[in-house]
Amino acid sequence: MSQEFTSRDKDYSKWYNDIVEKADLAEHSAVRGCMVIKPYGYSIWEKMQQALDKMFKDTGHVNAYFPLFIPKSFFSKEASHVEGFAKECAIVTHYRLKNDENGNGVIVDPDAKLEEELIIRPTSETIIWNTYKGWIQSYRDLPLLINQWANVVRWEMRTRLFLRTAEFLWQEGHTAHATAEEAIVETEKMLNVYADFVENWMALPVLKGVKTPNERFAGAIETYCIEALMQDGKALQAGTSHFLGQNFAKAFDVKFAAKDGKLDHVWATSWGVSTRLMGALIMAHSDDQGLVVPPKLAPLHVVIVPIYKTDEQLKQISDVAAGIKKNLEAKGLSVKYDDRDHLRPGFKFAEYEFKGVPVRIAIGGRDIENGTVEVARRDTKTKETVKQTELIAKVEQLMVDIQQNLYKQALDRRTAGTHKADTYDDFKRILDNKGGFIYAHWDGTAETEQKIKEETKATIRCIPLDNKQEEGNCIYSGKPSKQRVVFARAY
RNA sequence: CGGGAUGUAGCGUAGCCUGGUAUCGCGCCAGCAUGGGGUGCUGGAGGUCGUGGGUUCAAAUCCCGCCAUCCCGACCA
Repeated sequence: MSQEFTSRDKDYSKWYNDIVEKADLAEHSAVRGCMVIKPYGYSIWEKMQQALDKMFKDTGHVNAYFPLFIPKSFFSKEASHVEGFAKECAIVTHYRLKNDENGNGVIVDPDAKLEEELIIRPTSETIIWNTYKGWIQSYRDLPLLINQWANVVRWEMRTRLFLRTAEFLWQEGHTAHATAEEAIVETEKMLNVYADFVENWMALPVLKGVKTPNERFAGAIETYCIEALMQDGKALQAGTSHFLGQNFAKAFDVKFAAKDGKLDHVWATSWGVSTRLMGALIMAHSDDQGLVVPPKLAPLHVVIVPIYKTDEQLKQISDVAAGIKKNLEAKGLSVKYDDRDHLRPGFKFAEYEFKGVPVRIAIGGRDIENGTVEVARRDTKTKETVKQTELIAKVEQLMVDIQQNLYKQALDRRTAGTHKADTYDDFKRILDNKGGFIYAHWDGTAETEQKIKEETKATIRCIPLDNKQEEGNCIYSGKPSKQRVVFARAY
């Protein structure tokens, strides 16, 4: 396992892949475009799920589960929705295999063709709204606030572990409301939940905004998003929340009787985050020594490594370590004592560094004599000697400090990576130099947005929610503009 | 889905041009020493050469199909 990471400067893509692989997060599977999430990676995802799930419950949502398969006909009910997903659907056409008579192994039984093909969900709006039709009759049935944790499939041409895979894990919230205002409040509320999660748990600052019509979810009236900046200057959409208006209610004929007896279609939202957040987490904090995980999402908070020469010394150290482990665990921290005898301490140090464990405690013969331990933190890679009596409080404080420091570092990086451009030349120069978020005036037309995308590969990431109004001229067309929007090259 | 590259032990590779069943390193197993930043020595196990077909006395090597991965484009959470 003696291995070096490719540095970020040398090859950012390779650095990312190295971390995913060497930190044991995931690997490619035998199936094209699909990954195996390994236990260490999955335990980070589980932490994310737990935190998000609690936030959903705290805001009044409940979990349910809808089928993986969606009848093909459901898709054609909402025109723009079909159009958005048609090109990337996996389709089930048969339900049986049989042995080939010519001895070519198993083949699809041509007699077992489905009357109506089933689409493997790329998202669940259609099956859910078909179901909601039976659940909603009266304003008393509203709001309906449901979330599901599920896998979805989008047949991607080019995939990258966590960032874009053919199958991925996510949650999708689907809510129904009596009024447009209430649905918009819900859409914004869930956007704030996502922003809160990404900033406070993942320690990653995000921009909240709305998408341009071009970038909007297929079937939505308005798409809200959170956008984060990665270390290579590319943006990553970390979550979206959609105001769907009455589009799906109309498509699936979901009406409710108001107090006054009038029938109206209900108002909808949907919102989701996916295992893509793992990609964001990796690229947000990790360095050339490997993964860095914020304490709030770390599967393992502290590792204790003994340094010893004799069995007797090991026993003394193990006794001390057991006490420390017990006391740290009593504080809710997850702790591992690594007394594997065939590996040297230095090897273990490196191993836990590339897995991103926030704090390492080393205990040696000298420490036993002095009543101390050596404490090293992953984020700054600094070490200090701490008295055993002060250790528990010290480690608890470190968890807070590391979480904050990671956020601050990410925020500083984003600040340094955020620019303004007033001319198209400037705009292109910034993109080619360092990338990042670029605030620039835009004339509001899809044509300009498209041209800029074709010429520079930069897209409008969002129009920030609390955007400053400011007179200016579009960097591309020169036409008047009332505000700057955020451009970037994106994942 | 187009262009390019690659596929040999768990991983990384040599061999391929000029056919004769395979090289080296890491890892793994055993033992001894070592132990405050990726340990050393000794011995050992492990391979349908991605896959299917063809040429040949003989194929990792030559030819064709397929699959997968990586890079570059079009598409996208």
